[in-house]
Amino acid sequence: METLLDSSYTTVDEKPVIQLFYNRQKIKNVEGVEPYFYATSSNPEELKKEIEEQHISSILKIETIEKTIIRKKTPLVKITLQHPRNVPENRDKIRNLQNCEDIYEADIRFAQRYLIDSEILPMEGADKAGLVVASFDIETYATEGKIDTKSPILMISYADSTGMEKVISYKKSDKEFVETVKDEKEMLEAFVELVKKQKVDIIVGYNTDNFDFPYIQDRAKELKVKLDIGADGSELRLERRGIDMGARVTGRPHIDLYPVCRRLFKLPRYTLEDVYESIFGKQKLDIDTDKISVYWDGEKKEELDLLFQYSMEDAKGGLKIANEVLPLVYQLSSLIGQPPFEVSRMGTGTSVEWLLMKKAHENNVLVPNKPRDSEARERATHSFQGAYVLEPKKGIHEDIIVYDFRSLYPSIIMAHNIDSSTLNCDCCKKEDAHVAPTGAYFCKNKTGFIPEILGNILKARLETKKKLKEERSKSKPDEKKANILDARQQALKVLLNSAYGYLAFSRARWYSKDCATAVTAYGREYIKKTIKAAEKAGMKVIAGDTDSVFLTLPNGGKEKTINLGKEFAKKINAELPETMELEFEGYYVRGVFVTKKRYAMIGEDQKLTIKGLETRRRDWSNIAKTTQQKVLELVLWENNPRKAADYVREVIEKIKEGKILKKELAVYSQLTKNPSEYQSKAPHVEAVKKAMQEGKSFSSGDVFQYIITKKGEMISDKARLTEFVAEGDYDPDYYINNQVFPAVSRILGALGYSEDELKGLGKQMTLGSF
DNA sequence: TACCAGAGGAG
DNA sequence: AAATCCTCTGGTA
Repeated sequence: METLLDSSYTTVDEKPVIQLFYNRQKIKNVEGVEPYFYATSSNPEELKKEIEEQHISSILKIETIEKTIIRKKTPLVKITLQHPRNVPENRDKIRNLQNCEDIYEADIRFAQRYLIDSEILPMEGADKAGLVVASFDIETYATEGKIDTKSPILMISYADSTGMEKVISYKKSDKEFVETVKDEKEMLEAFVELVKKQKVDIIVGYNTDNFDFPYIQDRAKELKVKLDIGADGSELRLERRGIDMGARVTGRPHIDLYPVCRRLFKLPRYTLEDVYESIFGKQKLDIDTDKISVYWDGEKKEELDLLFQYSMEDAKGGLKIANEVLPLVYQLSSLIGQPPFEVSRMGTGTSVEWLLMKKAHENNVLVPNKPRDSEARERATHSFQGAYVLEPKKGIHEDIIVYDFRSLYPSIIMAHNIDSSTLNCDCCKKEDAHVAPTGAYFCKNKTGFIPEILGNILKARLETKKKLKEERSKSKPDEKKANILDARQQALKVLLNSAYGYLAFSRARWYSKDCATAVTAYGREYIKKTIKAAEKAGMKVIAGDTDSVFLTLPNGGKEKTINLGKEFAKKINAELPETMELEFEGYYVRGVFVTKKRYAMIGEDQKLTIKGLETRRRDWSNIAKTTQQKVLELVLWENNPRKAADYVREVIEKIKEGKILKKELAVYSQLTKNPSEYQSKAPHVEAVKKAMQEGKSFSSGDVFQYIITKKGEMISDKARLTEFVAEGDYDPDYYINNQVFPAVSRILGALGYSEDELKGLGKQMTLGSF
């Protein structure tokens, strides 16, 4: 089975030749593909003449054609050129002609444009292609803790889907997976050879765009090693992609798993170890990076072996993560119609945009231009109203049922045909159309561009889910097939859920404030109506946020509440448009509601659902988080606040004794700007600044931990990065009064305990009232 | 006490 | 280079 991995183009005899890269490094050349763009005009024939009069030799063809612009078939001029490099000059020249209004589709890269036009889907059938996926990782030497490509690479680890696993280095080991070569240069050469010999189709790593590949490239340059690992023998290329780099290996797609994981998982941090643990539920071997150089220099065989082992585990860990996430990347790739190199680095907005551009081609719709920078900035300065959040009924509640509108925003877009092309159409009278609460109205005669696409995606997803269910219910399910179906339905879900954000995205080609505001206004209307209806039915609404509603039935008890609840959902659904549905999400025994977006509930299975509370935040210490969690368990399951208070008292005692370990005290934070740019004094910034005085460097985006120590006046003065703090050096007062106390009093306070009673807890008095 | 900047979460 | 709504902290005046 053959699958398309990548596309590119070269020039032969002054003509572009599209190169299609398939698995096992097979290359197909496509000749005769010509680049083109469009020009709009109030008088296309005149514009055509005007262009012809310029006698531009690089222009092959000038024709008037028709495309749909906002539902209307509109004539425009198509200009076909000899070579992609002729596009920029001619685009500018023609834009300045008298009869030209604007230029369209001149900014779509040739090789990517070809994929849209040819309707060839990358990665289609990838699961049957037997792709060789290889993961690699490097360890480097650091002089005085500084990472600098003047220092050598010490080892390169490699693991691929054929089972080949090795670490290439120039020090010896008894470990069977270590291959020892003469020096760093030979190591790099051996790596290049290995990739070729193994016929690697997809090359993966973790943070390899911004670390491993740039480092390898620098060292290879220094040591005069040719990194010709491209399927066509081309060398590794580093591209600027916004603020980040992208390491491109032609025809042998390099996929950096870091941006993929960032997009796929919602985690507090994204180190390889964090991601590994969150997927597999167990820890990966990790060593302190400062130790790498020490172990390398040291005489101890065990330490060097540990380093080899660690490096091997990193490559193997990368491969394991790849096995989990690549199926989704492949599915997104074939849905969007773009190669995995691009797709794996795209944000949600860009993914949706490529999908729309592909559909625009299929429907002969003209692709709108990207907004200019000034326009995008202007759009971004005006924010608009979003979702509705109901003020919760604070305190403890029992027998709670929860509803969710299934895919609220996409279902609204479909139900009310929300699209730029249907907005305030002239074929419907307003009163006959879908009138949004904003006053905008949408056509009822013809389905809009985006609603139609979403409808097809939804249909495809339901079919895929059905097939998945069928497969899994077989007596001998085909696990591989099921996993692919699951990846496909997930990819469809990602696209479905990104549609609203795209409409409101300031740099979107299909940006529409009118559509975006209509969507959220409908959303607010639906949830408010549901709340009112629930109240009318005798239910008590205790919380609600965007698309979810939390209800109890006063004096109802479990059975009665669930029965009435299900009946209520039925009634609501009967009145909802076809694509919309209020789903019964679940029943909970007990729950405590603190503020908007902050609550905890416990199910019949004793499973806690905690949202927004400190337990869920990385910028709180473990000691505060675990104590809060324990209090929640005791309060929600055992219904025993007194026991909770006892527990808190024990924790406070331990803190006072100075027995708490660093890892229980550390607080995570992230710099959202460079340290010098902060205008206010804050603990996390002060901790970083102190570390910088000790030679560490920090910049925007860095994630780190700090502890509040004993030394200093203000909290900021006491804050120091964890690595500079000795065990036992912490401020017990801070951890009692500013960490554990607020976290637990949030819960106990919501149960009705008074300020004084809670303060007593902090001061560790005996709590008679508990 | 009121306010601000900043961080991080929910949906 | 997807959006808005929201709570909470520490520092300052």
